[in-house]
Order: sequence, then structure tokens, then C-alpha cells
Amino acid sequence: MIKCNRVHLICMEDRMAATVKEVAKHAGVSTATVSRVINNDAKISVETREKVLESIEVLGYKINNIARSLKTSKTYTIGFICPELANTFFMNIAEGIEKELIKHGYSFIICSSGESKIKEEQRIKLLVEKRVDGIIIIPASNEESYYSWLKENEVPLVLVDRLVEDFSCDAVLSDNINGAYQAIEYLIKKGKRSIGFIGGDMRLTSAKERYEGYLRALSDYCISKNEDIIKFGDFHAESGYVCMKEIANSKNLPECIFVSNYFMHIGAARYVEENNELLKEKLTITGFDDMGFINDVFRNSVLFVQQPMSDIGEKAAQLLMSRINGEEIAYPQVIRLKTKLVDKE
Amino acid sequence: MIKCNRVHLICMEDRMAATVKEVAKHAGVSTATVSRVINNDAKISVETREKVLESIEVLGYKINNIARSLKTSKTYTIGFICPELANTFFMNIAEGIEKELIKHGYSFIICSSGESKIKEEQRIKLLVEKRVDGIIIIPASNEESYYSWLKENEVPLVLVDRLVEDFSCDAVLSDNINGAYQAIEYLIKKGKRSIGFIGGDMRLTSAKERYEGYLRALSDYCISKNEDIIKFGDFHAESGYVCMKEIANSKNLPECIFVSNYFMHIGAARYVEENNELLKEKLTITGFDDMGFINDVFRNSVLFVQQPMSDIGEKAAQLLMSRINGEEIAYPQVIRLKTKLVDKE
DNA sequence: GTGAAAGCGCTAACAT
DNA sequence: ATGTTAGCGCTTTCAC
Repeated sequence: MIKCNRVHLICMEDRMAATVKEVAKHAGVSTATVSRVINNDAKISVETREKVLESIEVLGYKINNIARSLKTSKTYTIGFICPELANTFFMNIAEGIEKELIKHGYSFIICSSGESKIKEEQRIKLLVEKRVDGIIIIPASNEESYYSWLKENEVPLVLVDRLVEDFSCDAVLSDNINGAYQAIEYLIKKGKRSIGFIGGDMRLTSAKERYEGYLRALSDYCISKNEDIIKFGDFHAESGYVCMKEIANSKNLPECIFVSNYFMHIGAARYVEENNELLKEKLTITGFDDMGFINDVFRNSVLFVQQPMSDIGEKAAQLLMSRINGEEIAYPQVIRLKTKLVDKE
Repeated sequence: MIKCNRVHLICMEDRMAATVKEVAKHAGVSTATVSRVINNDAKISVETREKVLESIEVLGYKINNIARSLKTSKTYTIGFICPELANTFFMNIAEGIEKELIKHGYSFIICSSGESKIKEEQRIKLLVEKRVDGIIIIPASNEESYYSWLKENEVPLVLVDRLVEDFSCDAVLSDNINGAYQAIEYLIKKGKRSIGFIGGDMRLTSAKERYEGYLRALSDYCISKNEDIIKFGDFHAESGYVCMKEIANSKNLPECIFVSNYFMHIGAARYVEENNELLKEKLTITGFDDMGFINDVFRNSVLFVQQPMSDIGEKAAQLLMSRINGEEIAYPQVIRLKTKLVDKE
């Protein structure tokens, strides 16, 4: 009989998740006391605390955050929705988010929207049903989607990288206009007059803003724009390739070209590599985004506008934390982080 | 007074999350019935179902999965721990995971271990406290870590991409040995006799296995190995660069070189691009992993061993689902997915 | 086919 | 400083 009991006890300890109740019993205190110890309540005597801590150790107790969440209505989990996962740019932002979250004991559920508004809405619903404490979104489109519904239901929301038109909301993103402007200005000061432009999907604010910066710089230096060397893609490599090709085939080849993001940069660089030796000698490419090592292999690419990717994620998470914790700060906060122009020559 | 009440009601409906209780009251049924409707219980009359559904609609009821989880002890969430987030290879796997999970109504918390065993253990603890239904890990090291503890506590676990020595566990990964073997064999059949090798961190099984494949192919074709053209890095771009440099400076330059993963490939290609025009003419690079477009810019790289990255993720998630659902399949399952050799010339 | 009621594991008043 | 107790919102027997 005694043996049987022991076996049973061992079973309990080893296999089943112990509860506060069991810990309380083992330590000879109430569940409230156990809870206080877990939550580092100040007014607990040292002896009691140690006794409880020992029981926790012995029983291998692990808190059940589900139960805690039900009681406190906090999950210490946020949602992050981005257009795709296998995208270095987005994932650098994700790393920034994680870095900040971990400090606060938070973790995040990641979802991809596949650049689709419909999917994005589905993911939002999913996250809301999982009771996440807040959501960070890199919007799939420029349309308002489900965001205002989140707002009404008081689910903290921070937009990242892209804004949504006619929808005011907390957001963290790069100063795209001035980032592009500085690059173009730099090129002009180096004597370039003919500067091509490969833009992204103009339904996205980031694409629009970079184009805006390009136009402003041309305008400020009295350089008229030439439609032949201005093309728009969709931020993916293939479109960069196509745009580059179109520009290369235009009558007046530019001296250099500005590409609006990393992936189109790769596409454009590929075109330059595989076609026309002439291009290689003359044309240089300036890229938005710099993923470090990779770009080094493009010999025509020496000027980069670096976005503080990780910082964007960190700031977004910080802002979200502030909202979750109900800090009184003006709404909305739109944080623009400065880019850095780097000449690798 | 009436007005006041209405306002209050609207408030309730708009702002607060309705509960089953409220839905039940509104529909004039019991909470049990509401629950049955939510869970698609068969034996509910059509009228009742519609009545409840309408109330759900009207009140904007959203299920509280926290409460459900507490009751059912299922969270419909799994954890995914990988060495880093900003890594296209890992994230392609993550996309496969997501694709499969979504079918089952699951989502995942993503964590990076930063290639550190300590951090990995912390993340595992975090996930266990969040009561995830299972965990997928790309191990940070070859050591056993916290995995056996998970096993003992019956938390389903699937390893991905790398195995852990002396620890038997469900796993999904590429057939690295034969993947490398085929590439080397192919090169030999094309007449190459001097084939260099750049390996990864040999503490990882994936690195070991690819080296093993290389050695086997040489052996099978009676080619003796030359230590001068065999170097080991750490799977990161910088080390690929360094290894390539060392090989380039060796007395007998190989005709071609096999690089064990994508990132080292980039590093190696960079070295070739920026040094020695001679190299460019003679040396070709064969890479493990193929991220598509990017590699196209490396003119010396034409042969690739493609891993089915997304499939690996999908299979891993599938296997985990089977375990979570308690399906009776032999333990452990080690699933090796075949690679594909692609000659882009 | 539907309702009553217990309880998942925790926290937080409110007592003492 | 510690205990008692009442739920958080849901599911699930067990009745009827």
C-alpha cells in the first residue's frame, strides 16, 4: 500500500503539472500565499517564501499562464502580422520586436498576410480570439481594413513601415522622403544629372514617399524629370529586373539609378550583371535598404540608404507596450526614424 | 432613464467583449446551448442554432480562447524556436509551418535562440508556461539541452533541420548526405577532379552530413581528398568569405568548389567577385540551398542543391499535429526529405 | 434537444 | 503576514 502510494506520488510529481493548490498543500500554506510568492509580493515573510519556493522546486511546479490570463485578462502575448515571413527586411524588424518584448516578459504570435487584405483580416480575427494584448501590423494594403474595428474594441495597434491612408493610428516607420532625398542630393552633388528611378507599388505609402523624396530633390536642384527612366515595380526582385531592363532599353541611359528597396535592387543588379558590359562600366545603383554582406557582391552598388530595421521593430514594440500599460501619451504617435546614407566606396 | 439605459446597453454591446452568458441571455437559452452552437454540436435544433447565431452576430460576440483553453487544456498554439529570425532559410521553413498550422486552426509563437543553448532553454520554459500544445525546434547546438525534460513532460517536440546526438526524437530534415553526394558525383561526371569544400560548423549534424556526402563521393570515385582545399566555417557569410580566401591562396587551386550552405555561398561568391579575375574564369561554385533569384547574380554559381524548405516546415507541423492529436504512430519518426540538384546552365 | 451546475488554475478583494 | 473565497469565461457531465 505504501509503495503504491509512493508510486502514485512520483507519478503526480513527474507527469502531471502541479497546481498552486498542490504547492500550497505541500508547503502547508494557502493558495493565496503561493500566488503571492509567484508574483513577488513584498509582504511575505522570508521563511514562508523559501518554504513555498522549495515546494515549487520539489514538485516541479510551472505556472499555468492560461489560468492567470483568464483571471487578469492579460496574455503577455502580442500578434505580429506581416506580408511574408521569408523576407529579410520584415524579419529584421521582427528581431527588433522580439528584443524589446522579451524585456517585458512578452512573446509574439507571428502571422503572414501574404500581402492580402482578406488574409490579414482573418489573422486579425484569430489574434483577437486568442486575446493578444496588442497587435503590430505591416499593412498589406493602403485600405483601412479591420483596423478601425480594433480601435473601437480598444485593442492596441501599431502600424509599421507603412501607413494607411485616412486612418490615424500609432505608427513607426522610416523617414522615407528625406532618406530618398538625401541619396539623390548626394548623387547630384557628385555631378550626376541623369538619375533613374525604380519605384515600388505606389499603393504603399513607403513607395510613394520614396518617390516623393526623389522628385523633391530633382526639383530643388532644377533637374527636370524624365519619364523614360522612371519605372514602377512591386518591391519584389522580378519587378526590379523588369524595370531595369526597360530603363536600359530607353534612348537616354541614365548615369545612375535609384532603386526603392532591397529586393528590386537585387533584380536590377541581376539585369546589370547579365546584360551589356557597357552598363557595368557606366551605371551605378543606389539602393534603399542595405542587408550588409549581400549587397557587397554587386559591384555597381556602392551607395545605400540604410533603414534602422531593428530599431523600427523595437520602437514599435515599445510604443505598443506603452499603450498596453495605459500610459498617458498623446494619440496617435507617428514615429519617423532617420535613415543613414552610406557610401561604400 | 430609458435613454440612460440604452446608452448603457450600446456601451455594453460596442465596447465590452460579450460572453456566452450574455449571448445565452439574449437568445433566451442556456450557456450550454450557446457553447454547443459555437462548437458545432450536431444535436441542436435548427431554430435554436439560428437564434443563437443571431445573438452572437448582434452582440458581436467573439469567443474567449483563454477560457476555452483553461477548460480544454488545448491552446491551439505551438512554439517555434529557431537560431535567428532574419534568416531566409529558417523563415522559408517557418512559412511551411504556418501553411500547415493554419489548416488546423493553429498559430505559432516564434522565438529566436540566437544560436545559444542557454537562450533556447529560456524560450522553451517560456513556451511551456504559455501552455503551447507542442514545440518545433531548430536546435541551437548538438547538445541535449532541455529536450528530454519536454519528453518527460509529454510536450510534443519535433526537431527540424538538425538532429541532436544521443537524443532520439521526431525530426524532419533534408537528406544532406545524398544531397551533397549527388552534387559531387555530378561534378565528377562532368570531368572535374579537383573539388574544394567549404563546410559549416561541424558541431551541427547538417554540416557533418554534407561533409560526409562529399567524402563518400570522392571515395566512391577513387579521388583522394586534399586538405588544402577543405575548409570549415560557421554557416555565416563572413566565414564563407574567409574560407574561400584560404582556398584561393592554396598552392593548387581547385577547379570548382562546393559550399555547404547559402550564406557561406554568398561570402565565397563575394570573394570571387572582388578578387582575382582568374578565379572568375576557372572556378565554379556549387551551393547547398538555393534562394532563387539572389544566386542568379553570382555568375560562377550554376549548380545548386535545393532543399525543400517549405516542405520541411509543413512535414514538421504535420508530424507535430499527429502527436498532439495522439495518433498512434511509431516513435520516433525521422523524416528525410530529398534534395534536388539543379544545373542552371 | 436543452438546462443546471461543477470546475479548469489562477488572482485579488476582503478578512483576520 | 497569511487565509478564505469568489469568480474570470468557457466546456461538459449528468439530468430531464
